[in-house]
Amino acid sequence: MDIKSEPEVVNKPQSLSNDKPPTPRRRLSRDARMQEIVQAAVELFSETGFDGSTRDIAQRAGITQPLLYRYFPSKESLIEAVYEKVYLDRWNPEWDIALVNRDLSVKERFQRFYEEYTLTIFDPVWLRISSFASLRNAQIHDWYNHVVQEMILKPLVRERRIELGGSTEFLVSKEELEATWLMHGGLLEYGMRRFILEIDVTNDTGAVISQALDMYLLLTQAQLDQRQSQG
Amino acid sequence: MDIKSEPEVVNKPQSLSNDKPPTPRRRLSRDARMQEIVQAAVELFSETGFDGSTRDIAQRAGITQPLLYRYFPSKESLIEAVYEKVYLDRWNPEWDIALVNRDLSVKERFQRFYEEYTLTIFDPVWLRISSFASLRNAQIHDWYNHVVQEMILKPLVRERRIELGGSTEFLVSKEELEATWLMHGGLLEYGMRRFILEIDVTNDTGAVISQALDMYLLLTQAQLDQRQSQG
DNA sequence: CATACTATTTATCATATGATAATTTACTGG
DNA sequence: CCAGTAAATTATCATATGATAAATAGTATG
Repeated sequence: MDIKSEPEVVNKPQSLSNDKPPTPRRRLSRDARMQEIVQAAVELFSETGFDGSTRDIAQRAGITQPLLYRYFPSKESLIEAVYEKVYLDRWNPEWDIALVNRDLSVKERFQRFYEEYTLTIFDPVWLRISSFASLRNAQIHDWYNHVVQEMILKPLVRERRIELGGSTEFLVSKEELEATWLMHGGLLEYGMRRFILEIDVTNDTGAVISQALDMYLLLTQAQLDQRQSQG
Repeated sequence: MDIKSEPEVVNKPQSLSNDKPPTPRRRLSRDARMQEIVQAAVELFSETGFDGSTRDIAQRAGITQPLLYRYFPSKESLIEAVYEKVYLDRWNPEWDIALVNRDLSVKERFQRFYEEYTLTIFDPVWLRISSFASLRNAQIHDWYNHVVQEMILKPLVRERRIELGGSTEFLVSKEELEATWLMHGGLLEYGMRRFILEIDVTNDTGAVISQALDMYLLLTQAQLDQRQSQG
């Protein structure tokens, strides 16, 4: 990289005017600089995975590479910051209430929810970073799956049970969850096909959500019918 | 790595007997050595992604790193070989016939198929390598998705149409495929949760497949009913 | 305006990594 | 059994990469 940086240094004195230097050393507050670095890291890592180099991150952030180490003691700690930036604050607290608002049918409630939720996660940066994180055995991804299960899928199971006139038992079994995971996972895969693999799929997200929900609702209805006919 | 290999060399003369030397320079045929290297690369890459080093691959293969370059001109060409090893030969030609054998119901046919098929792909090595490959924009993954669509999903759409007494039209629309992709993607995500994230999910693969298929079959039935009631 | 503080850069290290050239050693055919 | 061929190793390069120490330069305060 000496070969790469040297010509630039040689070039600098040759510049005719000094009123427009390439980067006049912007001096930012600790917090602002930190956020710029994390943002640059998010973008690089989402493209290359977490093997993206600190030098590339620094370049994107418009700073030199050693400065990065004044804000993060190691690359791994920067990765932690990236995890937080990407995973946190993706949940709208209003959803908690909306999902159990029985003025609407389960279909309508979860249709609206998933249409908003997919606006958040059907994003190349999120999809790629979370894929890389899961392949790295990042525990944050386990935590995230837990959140999905507790905040979305278990409520779905419970609300559907109530809608079908079944038990109001709070506990949700692993078996009951499986069907919701199939639906949720199918949607995630749709997002991957569309935004990562860039396959030519339907771009009517609402229609896909509707189908996914219908599949789940029909299955639970059919399972109930079967149980009742068998006594 | 000099530090790592040197003690071994020093150790060799000290060994009391020469009938079990650490690695007496096995001399293999071009083909056999090539396969050992690819196998080692598959294993390493499935753990670390394609950034795994050629030195680590060589170590796993029990050879020195430069030897690798007598078989593959570059790391990228080794990666290509890994793609082939992992993606190819996963398809049992008998499946082509089994999927359109109308002696069995669509449910039974595809239940049997997916139970065999998941034996092939629900494998940490395959799941991880294919995830890494898709994040690398490897065109082989696009090709693989195409194969899935042509060999599994389009037949499923056609066979289901026939079973429901609908048209025997050969062409399958993007919209019709969406539902099968939701089901297939849900199953893939189940495999990921179980074998990559190592989440405590049902290990009754057959039951999960059955649920996924039921969801699809119920949806297509419901969609047909809806069309007929609307005229 | 001088001074202190700290954000930022320059210079540098140790190691890792893909790749190549030269040397050595195992097997095989005559 | 010996020589030639090719498999395998040793030595080495150039560059990339995470990380640190010292020097430099904005900015705010007295």
